[in-house]
Amino acid sequence: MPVDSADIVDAFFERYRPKLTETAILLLTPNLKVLHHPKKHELIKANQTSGYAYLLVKGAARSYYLYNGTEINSWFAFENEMVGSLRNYNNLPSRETIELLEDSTLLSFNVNGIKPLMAENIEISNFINQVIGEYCLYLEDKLFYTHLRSARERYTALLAQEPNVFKRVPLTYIASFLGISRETLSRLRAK
Amino acid sequence: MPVDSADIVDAFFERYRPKLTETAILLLTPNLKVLHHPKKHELIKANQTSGYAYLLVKGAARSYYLYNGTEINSWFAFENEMVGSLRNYNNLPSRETIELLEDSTLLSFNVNGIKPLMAENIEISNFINQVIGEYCLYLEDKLFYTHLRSARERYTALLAQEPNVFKRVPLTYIASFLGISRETLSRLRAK
DNA sequence: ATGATTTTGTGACATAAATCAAATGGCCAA
DNA sequence: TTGGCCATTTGATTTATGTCACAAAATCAT
Repeated sequence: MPVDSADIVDAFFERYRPKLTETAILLLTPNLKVLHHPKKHELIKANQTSGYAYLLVKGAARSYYLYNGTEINSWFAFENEMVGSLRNYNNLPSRETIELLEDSTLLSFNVNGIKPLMAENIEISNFINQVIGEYCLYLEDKLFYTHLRSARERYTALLAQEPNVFKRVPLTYIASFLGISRETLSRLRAK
Repeated sequence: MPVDSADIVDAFFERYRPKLTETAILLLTPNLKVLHHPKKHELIKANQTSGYAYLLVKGAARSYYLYNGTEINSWFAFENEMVGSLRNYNNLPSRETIELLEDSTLLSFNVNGIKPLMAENIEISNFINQVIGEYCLYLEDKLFYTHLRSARERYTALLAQEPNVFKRVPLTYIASFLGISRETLSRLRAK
């Protein structure tokens, strides 16, 4: 294990304001665990209710669901991103499967252990709500930049804003994420 | 004023758990105001940062933005729905204009007054986070039921899930909400 | 390495939906 | 009531993107 578990926790929490104090860290720690999983491992499965969320420390993941027998990818995530199912968090079954695209290091959050802490520790509450709030803004952006835009516009926007995706994710997955066929993506790339 | 301000507040807060206690209500009250505005009034304007969110007590509203000179409608809201700009809440300018579709009665929330209360009163914090959390689930649903679906599928889904929209919103607005042209919507309706 | 499987690219064709162009219908104001 | 302005419908045509079929390239397992 090249990276110390505590370092991983610290690095992530730095991003969140107000910074979590020792008290909050102490409460959270028993609910955190550093994990390693190989490519293709499924963190969360469609139609199930998982009690965990994850921070991607190293690696990549995708979220997909089946529609008319084909996989539709809804997002991709990389280092320092939180992955999980918002529906799971709200005690609903996930619609999507979250699968690792590379061998990955993860920090797992035991949601069932952490949720009760929100009532007694305002920092933890703020932390979780900030994660959800950021996700909410991301969803708004995604709708805004997708709605009524052509295949080419969506493609060039993704290329500009998230070039990593094209380096680390198979084109087949990117196509359904963009809402286009594999062939169309291939032609757009050919320019 | 046919409806008492306190009744309006109570009725809305009932929806949220844990129910707000007297303490929370007392803190919130100075930041609430019942308003009446005519059709076409703009609650929030594009590219500005408003300090208010609203509960639609009676009436209807739409949110739209300009794209290539034409209005794109992003949502419609009716009785008992919260309207506002998530971007405003995060101190970013709104991308959208929120306009009343009918003469309406509103309960306004002074966000700048309420936000500081979140630190001192956990109920208020939970209340706001629940509103955001529900909006987040709504956005996920909207993406899920829109992505890679045909014009007809999106149309029939809206008709099934929100028939009110077709009774109270002009078809021109509904078309851009569905991501299709007015002509196509007309043809879909003609069956 | 070698062949096998999967991923990506290319061409021909089909089709959903946009666009352009009127025509019709509703609604509001004077 | 009348005219005028939107909103909606209908028709003809165009266009972007999907589908099907296969070829080429890359990746994987043995």
